[in-house]
Parts: sequence; structure tokens; C-alpha cells
Amino acid sequence: MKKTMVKKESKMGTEKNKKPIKKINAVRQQNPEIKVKQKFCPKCGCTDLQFFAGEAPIMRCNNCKYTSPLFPEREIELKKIAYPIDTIDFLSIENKWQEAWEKERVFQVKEDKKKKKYYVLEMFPYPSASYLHMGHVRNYSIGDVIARYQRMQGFNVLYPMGYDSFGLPAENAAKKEGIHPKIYTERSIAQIMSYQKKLGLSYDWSRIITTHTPDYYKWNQWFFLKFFEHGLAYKKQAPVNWCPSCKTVLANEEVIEGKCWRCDSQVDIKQLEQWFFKTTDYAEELLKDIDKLDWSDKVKAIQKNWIGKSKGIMINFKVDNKEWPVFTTRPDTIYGVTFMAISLQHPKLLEMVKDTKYEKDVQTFIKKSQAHKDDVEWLEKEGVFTGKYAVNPVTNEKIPIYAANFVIADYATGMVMAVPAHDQRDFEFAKKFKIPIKEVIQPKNAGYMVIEKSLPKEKFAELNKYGQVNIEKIDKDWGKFARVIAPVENENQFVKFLEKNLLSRSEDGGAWYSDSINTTNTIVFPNKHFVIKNQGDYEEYLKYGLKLKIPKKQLEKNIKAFTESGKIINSRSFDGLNSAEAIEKISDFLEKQGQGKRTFLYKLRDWLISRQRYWGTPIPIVYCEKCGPVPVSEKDLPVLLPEDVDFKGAGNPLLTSKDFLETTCPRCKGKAKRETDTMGGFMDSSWYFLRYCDAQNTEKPFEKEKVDYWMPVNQYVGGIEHAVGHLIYARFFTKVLRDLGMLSADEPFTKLFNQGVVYKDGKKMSKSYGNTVTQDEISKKYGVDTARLFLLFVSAPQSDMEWTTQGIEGMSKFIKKVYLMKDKEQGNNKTQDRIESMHNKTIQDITEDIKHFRFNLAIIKIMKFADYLDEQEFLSKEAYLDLIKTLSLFCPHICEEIWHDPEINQKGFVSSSSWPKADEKKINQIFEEQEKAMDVLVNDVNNILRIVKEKNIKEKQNITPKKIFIYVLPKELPLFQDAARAVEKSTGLGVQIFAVNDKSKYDPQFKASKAKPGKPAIYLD
RNA sequence: GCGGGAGUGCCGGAGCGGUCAAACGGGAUAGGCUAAGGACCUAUUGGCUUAGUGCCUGCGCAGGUUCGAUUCCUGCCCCCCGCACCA
Repeated sequence: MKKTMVKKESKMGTEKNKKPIKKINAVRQQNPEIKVKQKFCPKCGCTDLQFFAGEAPIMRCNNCKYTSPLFPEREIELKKIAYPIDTIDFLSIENKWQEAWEKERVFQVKEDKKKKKYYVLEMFPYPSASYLHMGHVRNYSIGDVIARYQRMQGFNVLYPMGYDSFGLPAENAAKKEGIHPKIYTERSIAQIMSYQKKLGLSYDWSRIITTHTPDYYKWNQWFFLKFFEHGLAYKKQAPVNWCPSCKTVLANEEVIEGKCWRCDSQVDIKQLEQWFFKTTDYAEELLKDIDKLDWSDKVKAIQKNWIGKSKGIMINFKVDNKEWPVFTTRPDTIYGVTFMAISLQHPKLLEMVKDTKYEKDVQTFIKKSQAHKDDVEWLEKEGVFTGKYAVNPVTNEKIPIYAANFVIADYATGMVMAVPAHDQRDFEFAKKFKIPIKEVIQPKNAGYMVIEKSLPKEKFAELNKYGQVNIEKIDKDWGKFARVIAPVENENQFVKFLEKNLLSRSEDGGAWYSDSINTTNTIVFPNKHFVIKNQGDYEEYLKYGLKLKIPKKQLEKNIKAFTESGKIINSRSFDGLNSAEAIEKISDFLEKQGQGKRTFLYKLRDWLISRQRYWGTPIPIVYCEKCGPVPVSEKDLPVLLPEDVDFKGAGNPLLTSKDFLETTCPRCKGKAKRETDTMGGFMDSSWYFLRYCDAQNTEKPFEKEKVDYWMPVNQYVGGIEHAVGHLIYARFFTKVLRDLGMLSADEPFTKLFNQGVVYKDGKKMSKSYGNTVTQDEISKKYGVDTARLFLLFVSAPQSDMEWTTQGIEGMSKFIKKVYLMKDKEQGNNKTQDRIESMHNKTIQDITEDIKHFRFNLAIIKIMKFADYLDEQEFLSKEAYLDLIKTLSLFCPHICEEIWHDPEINQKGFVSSSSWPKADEKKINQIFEEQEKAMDVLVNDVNNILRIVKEKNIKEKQNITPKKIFIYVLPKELPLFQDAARAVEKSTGLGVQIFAVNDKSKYDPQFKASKAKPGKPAIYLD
């Protein structure tokens, strides 16, 4: 995909430029909007017209060849342009069927216990733009194909749409343009919705949801109260991400590379009191259940990584005789601890240094490092000594404590035991502050030997003699490249062997060079890989695309810490163990001593839901002067978002609404103030899929029975960008509601499909990049059916694609062709059983393809099938109907139009017809082989013709064959009767076919004897 | 650094152990139908060779496994995407 952008202009491109662009093209490009009124041939009434520019523009009918000059009154315009009238009026067909579907409620569904359900869902959009671009069109088309397919399979398909309509952009628009967020939002929704309708998406519009309306957000508040009741919602002071530009806190999932996901500003860390949901209570289940999901490995990996479980031990260090637990995954390195590092944001840091001479240093340092997440790739390690010491519980050594910028405040306990010899960060810090480095792990004496180019056989034999090298395979030929991978059990002896026999050590002590056997480029990587190369020089080596690389960082102890496992040293009674054993033994020891506790830790944090913004769900909490924070009572919900706010100032606009702010305490009826934080948008999207199941309910968020009927979502479709945010929260929410008895599902989304991104000019197509191609532009020109078909045809739905209009014409032509086929005379073809075979095979293949999201391949097969049907003398109606059915997934409007055409005359809607079933008995592979044989024959004839022609030119003669004679084996005669027709069509010459044993055959050159089974002989006369 | 994906013709993209590399679409070239083409039809589109044949080259580069590799493995190159100071 990216390739297109990288590659230079092709040769073809430059050649093209040599040829002058035809005038007509240029004109058309300049004035694509000008159309001609004439739609029907005045003579025969057909619509297959062509128009030609020129001094006197004319119209020509392709059917009856009638030609006439065009409307004199439009002559001026026509002089500029000749533009074909589309013979199909897409727009009115689209409107017609969209209206019909809506009127007949074709896509509305009810729970029906007798029918199997299927829930298809696309991630609901955030209504920030007022149009749809090709990226959207592609996404919605994917979902619609699935919905239509499952519907035709007989499932009760729930396929809803709604809008995630709370959020900052609306508020920003209000600030900038002075429009109230509500108006802005509702306008956008109306526009987007109209475009979605124009796409012919088969949503059940009766279930529409907009999250900014009180009908919806009331339940957000209700859930909040439930969570609060069950201890799952709480308020705490914590170091949180603060976006200075959006003026709000952000959840961890909304910070990308240290920047705000919306505005890209540097995010600061602030100590603030905020509302959280206890996602960490569910960390283990969220992690464990990932394996149950039919999601892509990538998304699963991202989630696992995000939850980030690590196994380790809490070890009690003592500071001022108080216990300071510290988490580590590497207790085997505890004897190597040479300093402690505490986070700058640690709440107890200042307390620790209070009234000491170090207090000032620490304070200055905190100020200096500004406490914001930095975007540098790897932060320069900085820190300051706190003057305090911690006691190592195993050695009783006094360990100095440093305040350091690389320690995260809210992971584990905010303080780490630093082992510079075996942790890269600790190492860097120690180097900088001249803290001792104590090695407690030694690299293991084992490795792998990789030998490029073969050694002499006898040398390998010698290696083997040592017994340490197990050579798996040696290339027999000297001089050829061979790779030998051999585990080396005893490095020291092996190295000695190498030194003695093959190599000598380089001066810096790192690499090994072989000079003993006539080569200069032999290198050894101790502890990692041994790469021995000899015979031949460096240049030759490069020729084979191999480069020599000395991983200096791995060799030079001065740069890198040894972080792998190995043999324990300098650790008293634990010496000699390997790391894995030592981890267990030391953990046992610590636990026995009461100095430690094995535990698991997660990277996942609690979900920060407070936002200091206006356009969101108010948090239903009241601060009473006497009672403190009190939840609003259920019956007072919803806490309405006031509309009389001022967006001009800085800060949260909610603070400007007095009516909202001032209230009474639900408990003591005294004076109280409302919470002005609102909930982040992820709250809205964490349960919207449940609301769809019962969207009109005014009594509760949803009826359990209904949700249990529809949930879980069978197929979720959406971008991979939500892998950690929305998809984790929604899973969390589902699990909590399950535990509250509100539904039965464990997981919200059984299957997840991540569609690819649509790029343009090398960037993701989006409003913010300004590189959008809108639905309007394309559908006006080609109709939405073409747009949908093209987008799904041009590449697999999960892969990224670069937007191009190249090829869209082809799709348009194809649709037109299928449409015109309906007028063909219906009847039985001679090749009926062959058609049936292809028909059933096609259905079988397409069904498989659709099941596996290979829409592009399914479309290809539909096209092939259509071509085949079109080639036949008569229209095979049955086959054609199934063609229309399958095509209707992609092009619902035109298919509906055909379905109801008087010639075809089907009842009901094709959209609610049933998916064709393949009859395997009718699939006959022989036909396919015969088709191939026919193709070969046609090919052969053409090949001969070509050769003859070339000969003519070369030898300046003029032999032009006029007739083709084909000689087939007698029993193959019926088969090749059709082939003869194909040859006729292909060559435009007369064809006569004989059986080889036909005595009356015309065969002057006795070619007939060349005929073989499946391969007739040919003679050109 | 870690994780995921990818590299196929002029282009977009199929194929993912053999039956066939290049389906399908686009582009280009030639021809037909035409007074006129943007419709439609036909052929060609790696090289050599040939009355329909045969051979070679070839799926980022270099090796390996296999009777056989575009497909599996190893190393390297390049590109894209995501995460990243998680102790």
C-alpha cells in the first residue's frame, strides 16, 4: 500500500505524457457537472446513447444507430463538452428503494425466541464532521454486508446505529463559533445520518441512540450511582494526566506518547482529586478472558500488554524504621541493590525529607523536572539524593534513596529497588551519580554457534571431538554457504578451542577475528551467537546481502546492563543457582522471614472518569457543607446538563451556571454544591450496545430479557485504535453489570473485525488532515452502489488502502452490465448443466468468502459469474436471480431495482430474500476442465494466427488465414462444438469442426493426426 | 527497546506447500465496429524460441528444510502501524 507513494513515476506514466491528451477528455475533466438532457433515443426509445463534442455536437443511439444533432439551445455548452448520460438514473433508484425499505420497515427487528439472533455492530461514530468520507463509507459498507448476509441467512439481525455525541469538539466549536454544543451536535448528527441513509445501510433506525440526550445519559448517572453503591466508583487524590490545552484530566488510555489524544499537547502530571472506577478489580478476569475472544491476535496482544500482568514479590525495605514495601520481578538480584529510587510524584516524598537539609534540593529538583510526561524517546535519567537510607532486608545494608524522574508514581509503590548491574535504567542512573554497581548475575556459559560459510570438514570433526559442539548439519561442499547452528555447552572450553585452532581475539576484547585460516572477517559474539566466517573476503560476503555487525553495546559492559537471567554470584548462600531457581528460593526466604509477599501486579490503572468539561454527563454527586460528598438519589435523575452556560472564559463552563451549581443536600437538605466534573466519553460508549437492545426503555437502562436475547454482539466492526480504550472499558462494564445481575453475558463482543485504514496522499483520510474524498463527490458521479462495490473490491477489508479512483469506472460498467442483462431474452441454454455447475460453484465459493470477510474475492467471483451468464445466448433466470441476491449485499439499490423489474418480477424485497444454497451435486468439475480445454484451444488458434502474422511481416509475404478447421477426437465432438463458437468469436474467422475419423473432412495438410485427448488439432486455411 | 503487519507485474491487489504464480480490476499497445469513441468486442502486455511447442528468468536480499517453496524455517534489508522508563 505504501509502496505507491514510494515508487517513482512509472515508465508508463511518462510514455502517456508523450501522447496528447484528447481534447474531449480535458474538457470533460474541467466541466464534469455539465450534463445533457436527452435521455432516450427519439427513434427506438432506448437509453444507450452516446454524445460527441465538436462544432456540431451530436447524439447517437447505440441500439438503432440513429444519429441526430443536439438541442440547439444548449449548443454552447455542448460545444465545450460531450458527456455521456448515464443510462441508469442511480439517484432516483437509490431514493426509491431507501424510501421503500423505510416504509416497509424491512430492517426493523423484534426479539423473537423462535429465530436465531445475530447482532452486528459498528463502533458508533463521533459526530464531529458533517459529511462522510471514503473511510467511513468503507467501514459502514463492511458492516452492512455482514448484516445483509446474515439476514439473508435467516437470522434475526440486529443492526443499529447511534451517535457518541458528547465530547470536546462540540464544546470547542461552541467556543470558536459561538454555537451551543447541543445545536452543533444535533446538526452534525442530522447530516451524518442523512448520508448514512443515502448509503442504503440496513440499520434499524428505530433504535437510534444519541448519548447527549437525557434519555441516555440519565442511565450513565444511574450506573454511576450503582457503581458508587458497590464501591466501584470512588474519589481519590492521585497524580493524573492533565491536558493544559483542553483544560481537563485525561484517562491513561487518552494519552498517546505523552500527548493528548485530541489536541496533541504535552500532558502534565498533576495531583488532583478525581473520580475513578475500579477497573483494577477486574484486571485478572479481563486478562484471562481475552483468550475466549475471537479477535485478531494483534488486538489481543495489545490488550494483554496494556493490562500488563507481572509476577513478583513485595519486599519490605525499612526507612526510618518504617516499612516501605517495594515491588520487584527480580528478587534474584536483591543482593545487587545499591540504591533506591522514589518517584518525584510520590505523595510521601516531601514528608520524607521534611526538615532535613535535603528538603530544598528535592523541592528544587521536583520543580525543575516539571513533572510532565516527556516526549523524548528515552528520558535522560535525573535525580537527587534524599539524604535517607533504606535497609535491605536480606543484607541489612543501608541503601541510599534517590528521588528519580524515571520512577512512575502510580505503579506498585512508587519506589523501586535499583540494581544497576542488571537493569538498564538503574544502570544509567548509577553511572551518572557514581553509585556502585554490584554484579550478582553472571551470564550462562551456553550459547549458540552460527557459522556462515563452511569450515573445512576436518575442523568440524575436531570441534565435535570436544564434545561440546553438536553440529546439526554441515554442507558437504566446501565453498558453498552453510549455516550450522550448534548449542555450545561450555563456552570457556569452546573459546579455548577457537583460540587454539581457528581464531585470535581482537584487541578490544570483544570480537574474535580469525587469522589462522586465511580470512579477515570472522567474528564471535560471546554469550549470544558465534558467527564464524572464513574463506572469502568481506566484499564477497556483502554480495550475498549479508553484513557484518558487531553489537558493541552487548559487548561493552560500560554501556549496557546485563538484564538476562544467568548464574547467581555474590549472593551468599544463593550463589551458584540459576536465576529461575534463585527467584523462587529468595522469595521463599523472604516470605519465611516475613519480609516479603509474592504477588501479581498489573499495569492497568483504575479508570479515571472525571473531566473538567461541560459537554458530558454530569456526575450525580452533591457536596454538602455538613455531609460531604453525597450521591444524588435515584429518583432525582437525570441531573440535567444546564444550557445557560458561558463558553467564553477559561475553565469548566459548568461553573458559570448558578442554577446548576447551587442545590440542596439529598441527605440533610442543607446547602450544597453540585459536582461540576462530567464523565468522560468512554462512559457513554461502554454500554451503548446494551441500550440498542432496548433503546426506548424509560424505566431502566434496558430490560434484562431483551439484552440476554441479543447479547453478546456477534460481530463488532471498528478501528483498531480502540484496542485499549473503549474495548477494555466496555468489557469491564459488561462484567460489572453481569455481577450486578443486570445481564448474563461475560463478554460484550464475541468477534471483532478491524477494518483497514483508507489513506490519501500518504495520510489517513480524515477531516483534520484535510484530505477527504466525500461520499457526495463519488456517489453523485457513480451512485452509492458503485462506491460501495468499488471500496470493497479494491482490497481486502482488513488491509489498509490508498484511495484512488482508478478502476471505479470498471465497477460502474459492471453494474450497468448486470442491470442491462435483465432485458435479455430468458430461456434455456444448450449449456444449461454447465451453467448450473458454475452457478452452484459460485454460490459455494462466495458463501465461503463472505464468511471469511474476503469480500474482494467474493465480488470477483460475482463478476466472473455475471460475465459467464452474459455470454450465454439466453438469460438463465434462476442463475440470474441468485446473482442478484449475492450482489445485493454490495449494491442493494440496483439489485432491488432489478428484482422488481417487470421482466424479473420477484415478490418482496431482495434485501429480505433468502441466501442461495449451493447444490453440490450440480457442481461438476469436468465442466471446469472442459472450459479450460476450450480456453486452451482458443489460445492455440490465436497463437498460430499471431505467429503467421509475424512471419508475414518478417518474410514480407501475405498469408491471411480465412478459415479455421478443428479436428477433435470423435467422442469430444459435442464438447468442442461450443469451443468452435468461442474460437469464432475470438478470431472473427469462420470455423469448421470435424471429428478426426470423419472421412469427408477437409484436411489438406493432414493436421488431424495431431489431435490428442482434450487438445484438438488445428489447421488454418 | 518491545509487539503487530507487510514487501508479488506498469498500478491496485489474488495465491500462502505441488496441479497454475500473477486471479480480478485498472493502465498501456494493437486490431475490429465507427464519418467521429469515452461504449462495445478481440488480442498482446518478463526473455528467448515455435503453426498451437519448448526452455530460461522471476514473488525484497541471502541461505536452509523438502522429492518439490511465493507459501515453512534462519539471518539481513526496507516500509507501515501500535506500545514504551510498569521495577
